[in-house]
Amino acid sequence: MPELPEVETVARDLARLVGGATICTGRILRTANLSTPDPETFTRAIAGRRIEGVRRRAKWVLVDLEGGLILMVHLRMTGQLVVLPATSTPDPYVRAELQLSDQRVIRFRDVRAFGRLALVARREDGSPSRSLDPSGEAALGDHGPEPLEATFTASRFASDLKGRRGRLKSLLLDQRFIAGLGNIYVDEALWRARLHPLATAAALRAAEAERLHHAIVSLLREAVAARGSSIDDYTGPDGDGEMQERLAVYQRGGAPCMRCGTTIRRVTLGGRGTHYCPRCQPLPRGRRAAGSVGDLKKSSTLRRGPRWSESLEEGSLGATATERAAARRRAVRSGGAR
DNA sequence: AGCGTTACCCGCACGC
DNA sequence: TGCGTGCGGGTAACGC
Repeated sequence: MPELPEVETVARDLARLVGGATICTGRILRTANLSTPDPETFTRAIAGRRIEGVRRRAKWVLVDLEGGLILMVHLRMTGQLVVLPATSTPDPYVRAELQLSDQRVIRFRDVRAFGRLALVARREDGSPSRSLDPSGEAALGDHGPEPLEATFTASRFASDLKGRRGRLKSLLLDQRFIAGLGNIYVDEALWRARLHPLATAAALRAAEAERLHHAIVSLLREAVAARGSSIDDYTGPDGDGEMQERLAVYQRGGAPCMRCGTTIRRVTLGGRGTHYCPRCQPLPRGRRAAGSVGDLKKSSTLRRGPRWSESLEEGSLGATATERAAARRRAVRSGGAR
């Protein structure tokens, strides 16, 4: 699943591979994957444009085109951008194609077709507009800070956390709170910081917020350096990443914790598979913003009883089908490498 | 308003 | 063998 490190890898690979190339023609093979504009306008607008560069914002690949346009690509689950000779045969999962003037082609391939393309104007500040109108609203204006930028400081992060009452897992997945994290790196960051996925954001101590900040930044830096994690259907345009070998909890339900040996637990939170070490990442019960009995009675969440408690107590601790499949793939890979 | 939850989109692999 | 289901990113819609 492409998250920040994988998208960063794709953007860097593409910048090197097709930076400076010129698009002759573009065509959309599955119109549902194109958010905006309509396919005819897209085809007309993209033809003949030189690719000035490729960058990343949140989980979006931004292809800067001459004449103030940006081709936005979101890979979602299974999207890939591949650069091939124009003579190569496309498979049924190619959703869009850009013919280059140098006899190559950029293919957007997406098995599950969740990915999205958009051709928009570049605003004055370089950010993508929501439409071909450069004075339009910013497309990604509601996104949170980029965790690898200098402006994402520990103190800013700590004060952002203070203002939120939600749980860490759902908050870190929220692109408006912090950009670029997804299910894999949220679970990994929480394990590194030794924080429970259900810990209340606002209740974190200063040292815990700092630990989480450091975990996020160091994890993402490491993952970018390793070219991301090649998991399931995802692989970079220029080859596999290595980060999947270094994931501590993701898809390791039922396996021993790399720090303490306790069995990694897998639960479902907010519809997401969540992996954590019950010993290294204890849930701080009783440490809430307000502790009096009166306050507890007023809390509707507590009255109803939080749904996650059942899933946590009940278990479902074993490996899922996906995890068993992943374990098999890892075994095959390491066996083959030897 | 903020938070949690669910449905949606889709194809595949798993498992009954 | 065949069919139902879970998986998951982001968004939207919903209820509280």
